[in-house]
Amino acid sequence: MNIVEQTEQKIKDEIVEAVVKAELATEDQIPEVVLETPKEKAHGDYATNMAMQLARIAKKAPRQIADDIVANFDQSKASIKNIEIAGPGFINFFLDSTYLTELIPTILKDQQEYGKGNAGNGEKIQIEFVSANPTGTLHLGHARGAVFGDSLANIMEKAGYDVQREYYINDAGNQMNNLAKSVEARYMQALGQTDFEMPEDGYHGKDIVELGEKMAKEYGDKWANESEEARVEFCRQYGLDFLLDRIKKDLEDYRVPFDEWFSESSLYEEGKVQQALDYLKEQGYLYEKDGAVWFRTTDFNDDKDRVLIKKDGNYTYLTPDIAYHQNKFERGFDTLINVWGADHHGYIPRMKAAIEALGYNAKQLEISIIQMVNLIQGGEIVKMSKRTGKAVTMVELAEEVGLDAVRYFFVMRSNDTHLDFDMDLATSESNENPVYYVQYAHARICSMLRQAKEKGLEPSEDADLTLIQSEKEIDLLKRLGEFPQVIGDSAVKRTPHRVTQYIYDLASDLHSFYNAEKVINDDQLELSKARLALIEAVRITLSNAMKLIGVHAPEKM
RNA sequence: GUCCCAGUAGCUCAGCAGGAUAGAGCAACAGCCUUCUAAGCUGUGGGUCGGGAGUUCGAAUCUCUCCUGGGACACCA
Repeated sequence: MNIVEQTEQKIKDEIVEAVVKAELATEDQIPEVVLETPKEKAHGDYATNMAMQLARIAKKAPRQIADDIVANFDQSKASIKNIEIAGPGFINFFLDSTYLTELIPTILKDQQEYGKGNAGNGEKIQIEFVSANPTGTLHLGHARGAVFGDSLANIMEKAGYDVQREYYINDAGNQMNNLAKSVEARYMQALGQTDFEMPEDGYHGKDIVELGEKMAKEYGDKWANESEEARVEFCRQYGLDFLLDRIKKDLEDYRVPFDEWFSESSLYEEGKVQQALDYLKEQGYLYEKDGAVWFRTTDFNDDKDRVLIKKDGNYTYLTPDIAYHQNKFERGFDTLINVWGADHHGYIPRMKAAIEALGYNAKQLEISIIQMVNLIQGGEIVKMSKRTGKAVTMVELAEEVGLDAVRYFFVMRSNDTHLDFDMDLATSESNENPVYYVQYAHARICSMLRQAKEKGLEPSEDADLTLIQSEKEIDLLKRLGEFPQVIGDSAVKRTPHRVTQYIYDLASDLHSFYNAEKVINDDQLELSKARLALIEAVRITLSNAMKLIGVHAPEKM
């Protein structure tokens, strides 16, 4: 806990103490203490609504209760300067802010570690995200999910969760047959058999055409002369290898690493799918109807039952997915987070039903839904890529606006609102662009530090930090102190955009401070040293926060 | 028809395990560079929190209902 968290804890403890001493309620009657930072500075540094919450229990008017609490409150415990009662019964605490300067040595010492917390308490979490079928190139929609999942993983790790990042490779099932046939067709076409037909549900994208041409160049007509079966089989592997490699590369370029690339076909090889089916059957959740095998998901709040084995004997896509999730739990995760596109939300009830049928709690599977992205250029929605006429790819987007902007914009907004991605804004080098705004704050600090160094000044915790006391400085310190709690909150609520918002706020405080106070001042050497330590603490915090969302913190702009 | 997400300032969005006068950016208007990067700062104006009802000391936040926009509703993945 940093000094801010400690102080808040002390105040909370004291409130409970005071309530008990005033005989307003017994300790186990007291609701959880809510200590908030009021929007209005006139309402103090902290406020609690305890008096209102106790009105019913103590059977007294809130303002009377507030009086009793304050009368029994030991002000000497925290750095409290003054306590006021206001409004319907709020108790407002005014603190002597000098204690906040203790944050500076803490941050300078912690460096990259600053912000770490234990909200997650070591809970084992798996985040599965992107997991696009290896039948093509990653597109715009995948990009938001990739950035969301990666940022969330970073934040949860920082908040004390034990996080594993996983990509599920759908390398079995019908879509792979389609891919194999599509590659085959494009290969044969590349060899001159222009009338070789694409499968009905084939992948008509330009990427598969290129893939066929590449194969023709590498192998000539070798596979044209093999049996169809052998040729299709080769095409399947060739296509999969190529497309998966490209997916991996695209994600790497987006600064999105994975711990595990989990293959669907490995579930079949290890008999996991059959085992899952056997298990469900033993539990009595399966039945036959119309020649198919059904799973009674309606026992678990789904609107209708689902087919697991089709009339033709093939599995539906739900079947290996059940085995997959069973396998995830067998690997020891407490909670699974799946990041899905909005078009899959209808799939949630049946997946949760499966989790329960497998003997786990539906709450152990969380689904984060990523809403649609609209690209906006020149005030209009960009429907298709100019280059290919197809959906805009992940790579194209990053080439167009820069990766920092892409990452920032994707975690700037809540994942469950539709996102209008304004490409003109993302590329504009002006104060309208929030990416530049926050990066500029970091570069500005670095610039000051460079100039100080030329004068022989380095940030150090040995500076006289009691000189830090102007309003803008205190605002900065308060903001720095919030950081671990922002991370904890963002992690617990699975809302990475809160961190982005924090970054913006901290940058804003820094710019405001910069314009109000001079850091390097030859006439006030001691103050300069103290402020250098302060801005170094800001730099460290900014840099740590930006790293969580995968945006670079430049030293110069 | 059923389900999910959204509806908050002119625009894009925060806030939604109930709290004080609903916030930020952009746009508009008025200022700030002999001073560490003006990619910055300061100030002003701007709101029936989609409509209605309910729960209570108190609702943008919880419940119900209706309206609007988007998406999903396969023995496809």
